[in-house]
Amino acid sequence: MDKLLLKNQLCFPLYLCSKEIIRKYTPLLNKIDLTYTQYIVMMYLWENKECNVKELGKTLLLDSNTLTPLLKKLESKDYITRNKSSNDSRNTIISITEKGLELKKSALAIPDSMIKCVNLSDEEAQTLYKILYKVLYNIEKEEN
Amino acid sequence: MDKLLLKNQLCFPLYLCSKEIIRKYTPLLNKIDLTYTQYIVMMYLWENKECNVKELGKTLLLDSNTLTPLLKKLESKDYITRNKSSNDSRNTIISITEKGLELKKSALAIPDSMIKCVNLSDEEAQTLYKILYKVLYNIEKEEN
DNA sequence: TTATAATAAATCGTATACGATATATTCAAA
DNA sequence: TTTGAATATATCGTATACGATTTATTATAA
Repeated sequence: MDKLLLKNQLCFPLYLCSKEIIRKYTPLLNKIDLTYTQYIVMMYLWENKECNVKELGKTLLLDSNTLTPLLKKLESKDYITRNKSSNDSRNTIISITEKGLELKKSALAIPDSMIKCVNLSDEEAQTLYKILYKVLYNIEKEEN
Repeated sequence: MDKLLLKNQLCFPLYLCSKEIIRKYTPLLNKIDLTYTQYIVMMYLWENKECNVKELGKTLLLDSNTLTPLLKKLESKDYITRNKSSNDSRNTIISITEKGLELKKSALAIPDSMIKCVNLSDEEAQTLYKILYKVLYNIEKEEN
């Protein structure tokens, strides 16, 4: 068996799925002037209200090289503020604004839209969810 | 239940998994001077030897805006050639070179490395594979 | 046959994504 | 206390990724 055939790869459909689902999000997110990555940042902030770049990056598995420009963009849209911490001025405190909180109302219909689009049974969705987090756990726990 | 919590998203772990697995590929692919996307292009060509940009893009779900610069890079590494078709000069024919074919030998160990890293049982891997392709089918079949 | 539509790549602009490095600040040890 | 290590962001360079447009070529219909 040729292990280098595309059809024998597990990462390839993962890569395609991620890309294509995000593509499906795009028209929905365009309506509220967000990209997919901006959307997951906003989801984090709808839940946490305030954080620094490090904390955010730990959840999204992104570093400041990606987050800083993205956060500046969200700041320019008045969805967040960025301020140096007075306790430790190495930290940049990201806070959600009133406008950012309001935005959640416009996003409420998005999850159902996407669930419908992915069109898996509850059981399949559950199984997928579990396996994906297992993979993440397995990958991240590895020493380098 | 708040559907806009990150932990209630299915796309989020998909996005993370794709990203993190590709991150794990990076050191392995660095050794053979390929990026992940270049790697899947080479996999396609190890199997098909020759194609045009459209055919390649149909499999990888990428358009010429992404593929053209990437293929020029692979051409500069002498892994492929790019030539206008004599039948229909709208088509750019991508052909794998001898050096590109040789590269496969250096890539043979990569799949096992990655399987070990992902560390799923055969059954889980099978299940994941099936559900991912089901999602892809469901997403792509939708009218717009 | 000629104007128009369709097709295939390429180009352009914007937004991630990430390794590597730089900068600023705080911590910690001698 | 001062100097070097550690930490948190930011910056830089390169590589996707993709919507929109442009260019070149081929197909098609009047």
